[in-house]
Amino acid sequence: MSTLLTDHTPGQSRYGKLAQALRDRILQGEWAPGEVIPAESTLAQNYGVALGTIRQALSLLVEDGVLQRRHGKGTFVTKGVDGASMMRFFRFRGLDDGASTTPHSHILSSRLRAASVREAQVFSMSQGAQVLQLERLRSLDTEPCLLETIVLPLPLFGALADSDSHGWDDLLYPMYQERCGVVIQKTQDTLSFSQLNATQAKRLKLAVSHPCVLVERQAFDIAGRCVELRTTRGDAFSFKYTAQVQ
Amino acid sequence: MSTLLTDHTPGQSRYGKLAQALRDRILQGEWAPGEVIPAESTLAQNYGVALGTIRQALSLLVEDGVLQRRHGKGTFVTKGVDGASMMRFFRFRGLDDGASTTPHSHILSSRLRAASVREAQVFSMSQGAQVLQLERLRSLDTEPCLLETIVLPLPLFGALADSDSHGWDDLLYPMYQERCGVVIQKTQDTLSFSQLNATQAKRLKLAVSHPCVLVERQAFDIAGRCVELRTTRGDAFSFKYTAQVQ
DNA sequence: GAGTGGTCTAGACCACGAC
DNA sequence: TCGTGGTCTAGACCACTCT
Repeated sequence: MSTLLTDHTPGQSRYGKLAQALRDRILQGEWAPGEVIPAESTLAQNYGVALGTIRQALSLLVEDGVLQRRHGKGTFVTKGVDGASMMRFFRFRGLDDGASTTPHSHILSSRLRAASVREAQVFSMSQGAQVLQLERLRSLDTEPCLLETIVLPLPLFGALADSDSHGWDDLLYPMYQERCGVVIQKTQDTLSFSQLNATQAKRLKLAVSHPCVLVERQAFDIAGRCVELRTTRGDAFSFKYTAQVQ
Repeated sequence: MSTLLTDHTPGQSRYGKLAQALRDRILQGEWAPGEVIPAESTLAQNYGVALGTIRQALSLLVEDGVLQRRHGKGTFVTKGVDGASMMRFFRFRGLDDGASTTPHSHILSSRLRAASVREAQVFSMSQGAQVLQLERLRSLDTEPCLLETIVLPLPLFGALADSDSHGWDDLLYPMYQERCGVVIQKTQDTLSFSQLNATQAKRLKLAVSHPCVLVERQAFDIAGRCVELRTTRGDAFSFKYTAQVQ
């Protein structure tokens, strides 16, 4: 069951190695997202370590967002982020802090094309491999607010390429999980400032050259691979973001 | 020495109460910023608890940024943030990621006035109490890049009101500590977009109505009190910020 | 070598959640 | 009532830092 307790730290603590072993088992799909893993006492017995040691290992994975503890119930594999977090960057009329409504999603276009050099790199694909590119408009109460370009690596998201986008959900990440088995675990957003070109302005019902925020996102699955590139544009004057330092 | 081990958890764990007790002793100034606190084993003996318990208490304060552990040396009271972090929002010519230069600081004006209602609230002052308001221009290589308005509650920062701003440092936070005994421990920044008015544009050598990023900062001391309000404006096209989700 | 924080053990009991 | 994670103990030994 174990093969873990090699003589002595080859460069890591025991709980560090345990964490890696458990992470591997999760990545392998031994427990699906949302499922419980065995109790701490069980794991401690199986691996032949003290309870405190297994708890430290689990704490690492909890910090990492892979696991969640629930007192009295058990330790669960994270279900992934829902993607609604894009809204935290924007505040729209009648949408005061706290009240977060999911905007309606409308797919404008969907097409296959060859990956660019950069895309092949971040997706770890061979040069010239195919990607699926989506254009998407998100609206609140019929008012367009966000314009997105989404790029997905192809073998993985093949189910979406063959599917009719009219039946798609307003949130993509839960759909990635259902249809493609891809769990989004982390995202990294880079914010900058730009101006809308003619096409973008028309879609968002704003003037050409209107100031916009540019959110460039990389989304990663539970194994840490980048599986989505997304560019979002929205009215700069609806933008608000809060950050803490230390 | 203790008086901590009351019969039973009145609403908190033992390590939670220990953390609060230690936090109070730090706030009281028993150990200055940058100083070591007693060893874990010593604290455990003094409070009459096990080593693991005191370690949990210390971990809370470490997470909170009040303490820092250094293996083999001891546990130290945090010295506070240096304030140079404002630059992480902006990228200027010749300033690639990583290379962080502190811009030169020039105080444009300094005056006393009555606190606004909001200022009195966030500073926990009585209505009509005095504040010190600074206008400040920050430049890289003689090129103006950031324009700041800084508001400080008055009894606390009296030493700055009486001082000649020509001798001030480029970084204010270390100066707050030296001259006023105020350690900045946390900051919270809110980002949004705006446009420069005539005065602001002139100072930054940009056109009127030029798009700008607005950074509204609240800075807190080690006791968690807000002790500075700062508004910073900079060229929107020089803005770049990265954020992680989960 | 002496002192510090970091890891690990093997137990005990408590608080929460579901049945 | 039972199983879960959360707290706490009293030890042991390891790894880092300074002198």
